[in-house]
Amino acid sequence: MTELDIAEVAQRAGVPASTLRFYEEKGLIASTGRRGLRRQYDPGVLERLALIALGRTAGFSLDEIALMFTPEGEPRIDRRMLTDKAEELDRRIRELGALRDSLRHAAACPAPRHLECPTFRRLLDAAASGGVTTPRRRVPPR
Amino acid sequence: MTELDIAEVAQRAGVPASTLRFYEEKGLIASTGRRGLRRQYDPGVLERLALIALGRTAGFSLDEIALMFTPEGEPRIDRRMLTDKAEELDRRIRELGALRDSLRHAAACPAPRHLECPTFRRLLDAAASGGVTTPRRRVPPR
DNA sequence: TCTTGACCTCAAGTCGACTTGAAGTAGAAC
DNA sequence: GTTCTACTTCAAGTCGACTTGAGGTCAAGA
Repeated sequence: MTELDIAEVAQRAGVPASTLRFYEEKGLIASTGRRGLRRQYDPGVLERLALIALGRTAGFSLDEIALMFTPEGEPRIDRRMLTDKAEELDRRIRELGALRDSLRHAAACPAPRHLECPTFRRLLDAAASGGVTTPRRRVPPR
Repeated sequence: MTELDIAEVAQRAGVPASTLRFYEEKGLIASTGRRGLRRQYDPGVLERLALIALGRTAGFSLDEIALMFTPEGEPRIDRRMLTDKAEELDRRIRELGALRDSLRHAAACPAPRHLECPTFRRLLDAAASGGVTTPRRRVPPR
């Protein structure tokens, strides 16, 4: 018996069972059957969940992730999509880096009030003019 | 007459008027008065809005940002909070960097299927084991 | 056989940051 | 004086990813 019970999948994947049901409803994963009421899963679901988790941290939505699987369940990852996302990450990384540097500067800045610190003001102007972007979408806390 | 009409503030700050009202309701900004029904603002509100935008891109919630102003409206930025956030950004940057590299690798990877690519598998394992973190909170699209 | 407890379904709720819609109002142009 | 229109208020809706709650079911252990 190589099938996994939902509780075991939940435990091994580190997500609540409710999330597994939710993913199934969304078509992201599938159970192989039931034992009584309980969903049973093929161990391969763990890999799939890992793929989903990966996609999420890369900033893909669940709907986008759903498109990364063929109807047969094989991952179908568009290389173009990956490079696009890599570039997006690059931009975000540069932004965050600049922001981090400025935060550190502001923290160490000797100016009595932040508004008098030129570095801080530059940051502010950048933020005001949209030079710093807000991310598209975020994941709620676990 | 140095006061700005809400429409002008909205235009100059690049946010809809509804956002200004919302921020006012949250106590993040204040109007100096009304002309008829219309809110009038001190030009200083633009700086304040920039500060808010900055805080948002750094990942602070509106509630956290509200705490960054004294009841008198002066920015009161805790230097400790800034360094903490800088460190948080640092961690996130490192994660995203690793993710970006892996995405690029996967995109260029000659393995016929991603699941057969060792780099991709390593990424997957990291994601599965929670080695890659999901951000706390995200900002919806504009 | 009976009880237990972990699962089940389905609808509704949550969270953050806003947006949208209906119904009203006032300054300004005509 | 009338109309236009951009504002006003307040409640409700939206979006994504789940979680929660009520009421039900069933395999396994005592």
